[in-house]
Amino acid sequence: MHESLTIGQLSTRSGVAPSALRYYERLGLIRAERTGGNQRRYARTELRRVAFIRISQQVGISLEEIREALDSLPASRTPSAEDWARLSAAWRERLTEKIRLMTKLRDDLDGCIGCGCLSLRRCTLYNPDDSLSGEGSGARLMLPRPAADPAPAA
Amino acid sequence: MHESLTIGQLSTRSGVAPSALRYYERLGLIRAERTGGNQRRYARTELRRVAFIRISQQVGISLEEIREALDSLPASRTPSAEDWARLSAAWRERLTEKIRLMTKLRDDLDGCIGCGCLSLRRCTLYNPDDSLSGEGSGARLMLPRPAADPAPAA
DNA sequence: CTGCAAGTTGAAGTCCGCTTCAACTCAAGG
DNA sequence: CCTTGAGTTGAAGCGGACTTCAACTTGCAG
Repeated sequence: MHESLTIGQLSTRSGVAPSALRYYERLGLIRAERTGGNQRRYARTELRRVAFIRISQQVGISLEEIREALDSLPASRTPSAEDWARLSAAWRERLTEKIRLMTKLRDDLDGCIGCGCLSLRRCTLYNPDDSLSGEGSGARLMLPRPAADPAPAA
Repeated sequence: MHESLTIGQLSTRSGVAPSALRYYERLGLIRAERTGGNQRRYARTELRRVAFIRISQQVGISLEEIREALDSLPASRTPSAEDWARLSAAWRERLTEKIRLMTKLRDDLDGCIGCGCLSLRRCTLYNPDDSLSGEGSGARLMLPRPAADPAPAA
């Protein structure tokens, strides 16, 4: 158990379910060698990739974007500390921006809902576009124009 | 167009698609009267409910939880500023907690990924349970125990 | 060599928050 | 009255991130 890890081992060590690891592989986020009997064997470096994936998810980044980021790592050599640092630097900015928006939301919450005005449009709170919305999944919070529904409104 | 709003009007004024409004109604988040011809007519107070819903979503609260919160509003009278303030107070705490976690994540990102260590378990970053995860949609980030898959690991 | 845990696959299911569609009906101006 | 835009319904679809299942195969300890 030195050279490589089974999927169970990687799962245990990363805290990520085997099914999720297979899913990540399908999406091209991680890679595995195969044994003669077709079982996955992970290089230890995959542990770091998995860590990066989970942390990125906490930042609110989609797997697709994470994949793009990972794709930018050097293919030829094992990624260095600098490589990882470069990736996380970008995340850091997003995180900072997110924190900024949430802080604004909290402050507005005091002034705006707190007072009971809740007047939407006028209120900085009600601002679908700048969104803390990396979060929401399938649903786009609001389309540029609400070209939805048979008959939206005047 | 004084007493009540059509769904199109509510949509325009709230910025929420009619289909979403109908969806909210199905979930019991908002209510509407009906005309003789079975069309929805919204009281103006529903505007505030919709505002509250959207803002709550930005805080990262699920529609189900938002429904519970709205259910706690007085049914007999029109909710007062204090009623809304009470609800938003709870959100405020969650928002603050979230900001705290994200800030921690950002700081750790510098020290932990930044240096290239990324050592998972040891790292405060890698902490599925305290989660900034109100965000993620359908997917539970990690079950208490990963009792998933035919054979998870030892 | 046996027995059983761990691993394999593809297909289908789940959850959330909506959107889209088809097939109507309603409401209001010309 | 007729047209047209706005509204109605239930059912189905979507996107993202997985999980679950059934039906097998591997790998290793005893």
